[in-house]
Amino acid sequence: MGYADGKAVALLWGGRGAPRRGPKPTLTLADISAAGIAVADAEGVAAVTMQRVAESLGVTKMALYRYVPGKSELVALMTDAAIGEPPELTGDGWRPRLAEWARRMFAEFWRHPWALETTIGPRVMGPNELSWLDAAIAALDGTGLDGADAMDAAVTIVGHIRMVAQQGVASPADNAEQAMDAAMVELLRGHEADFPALTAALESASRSGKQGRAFEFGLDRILDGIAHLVGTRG
Amino acid sequence: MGYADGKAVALLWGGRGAPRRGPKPTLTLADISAAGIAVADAEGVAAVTMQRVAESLGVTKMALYRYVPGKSELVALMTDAAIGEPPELTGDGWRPRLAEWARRMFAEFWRHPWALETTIGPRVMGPNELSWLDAAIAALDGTGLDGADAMDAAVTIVGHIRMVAQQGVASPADNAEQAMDAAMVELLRGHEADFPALTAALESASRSGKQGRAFEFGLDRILDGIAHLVGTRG
DNA sequence: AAGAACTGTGTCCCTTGGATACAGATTACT
DNA sequence: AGTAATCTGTATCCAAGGGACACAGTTCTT
Repeated sequence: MGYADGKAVALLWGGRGAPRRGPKPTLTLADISAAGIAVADAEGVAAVTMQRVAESLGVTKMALYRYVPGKSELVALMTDAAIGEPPELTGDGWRPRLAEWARRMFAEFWRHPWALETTIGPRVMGPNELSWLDAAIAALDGTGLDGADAMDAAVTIVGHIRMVAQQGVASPADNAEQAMDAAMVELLRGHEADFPALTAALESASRSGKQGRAFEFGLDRILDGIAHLVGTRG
Repeated sequence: MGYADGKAVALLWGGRGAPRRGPKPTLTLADISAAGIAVADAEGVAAVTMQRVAESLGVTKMALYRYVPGKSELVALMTDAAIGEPPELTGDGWRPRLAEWARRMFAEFWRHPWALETTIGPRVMGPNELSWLDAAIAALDGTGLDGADAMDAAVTIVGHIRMVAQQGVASPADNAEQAMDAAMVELLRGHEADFPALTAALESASRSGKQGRAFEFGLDRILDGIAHLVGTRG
């Protein structure tokens, strides 16, 4: 693996190129990818096996290997397809645009939580993933930040998006943070003395049903920090 | 799985409780965990199999099941042990303390990159992981931030730490960011028109060998943002 | 002394990713 | 048109990994 896996790059960036002889393929990469995404959305990425995906397409396991060199490439394909293309940003000014970008990206990870697992570690990035990054950098045009600053700012925001998306996974979508707090309180029972600050924080943090608080909180902090930098650079 | 897996909780939080009869166990949970960590550090978490860990301990695979109910619990154990206990923070004031905390935590993830994979998704948190969280919250004592604010601030910082740690994995440790940039430039070759902002940013971002720039950049932004909030709350 | 409880092990089974070989379909070339 | 090249889907086989289960040996309790 690593940043440059030839087969993965070819598949993600070049497709397969229609064959010139032989029978018509019954499937397309898009079909296979969509089938894999459906399985992953429903049962997690661990449930995505060649067998399972093949069944849901009505072919045998080995048929998939005519389209995809191996499972890791299939997962890479699924991941880029699931992330999708970045949206047009409509806000006025860098801050609303970047905020919108962040909320959209968060929504994607929320919809496909398994993508958090498949985008960790060194990997080949697909066109969609790079397009999202490009869109974030573009939103910072005209702020006076240089290329490295813009890249690092985008990376910081993505980190926050991913972190918050993780927390909510596998909780009823409307009270993820409360569920997490409750689980912590449960764990702390009997060990309160060992975690005094955390215990106190959890007691005072009776989050009043405000969904997405953690996300907006961190996003505001980061954007405030970027605004501060933009002010000094300007 | 989920936040409350009884067996995992018992193992992580209660240990095994010495048996009162029968032969002395040859191993301890700490031995097993350490062996697993050694394998994961050297060859990644994918190389951690029951077989492999057992071999490095000089026992058979099935012997491990006397200590650990299954592989997932072993990985949870390894993870909490690898993270270790949080350090004493020596800085003066919340900001230097939180910055030190962040750098220490980053160092742990850097040392055990596989822990990024094993701490994703819903899981049972171990005592060490909660201790780190407790330490971050404690660093924010006296800032006027309430419990929920402090928790969310900590979460935001952890997100950044994890994101940057991810990028550098599997690159020669002294130029991780440059390696990533180079890989992107390679991917963009021939598609520059589709990613104009990103292309421009990469061109201008001749990061002058400054290791860890991305980490310190984002950390500064987030801390600036928190400082801004502390100012308004105070 | 004797039974209870615990440890380490050998054997077996199921699932998964993947290699290989093969039969039928389709197209290009003569 | 006829044939050869090429492509598709499939059946069969293998190795690795997680885990269940039964068994023999060991040590503590009564």
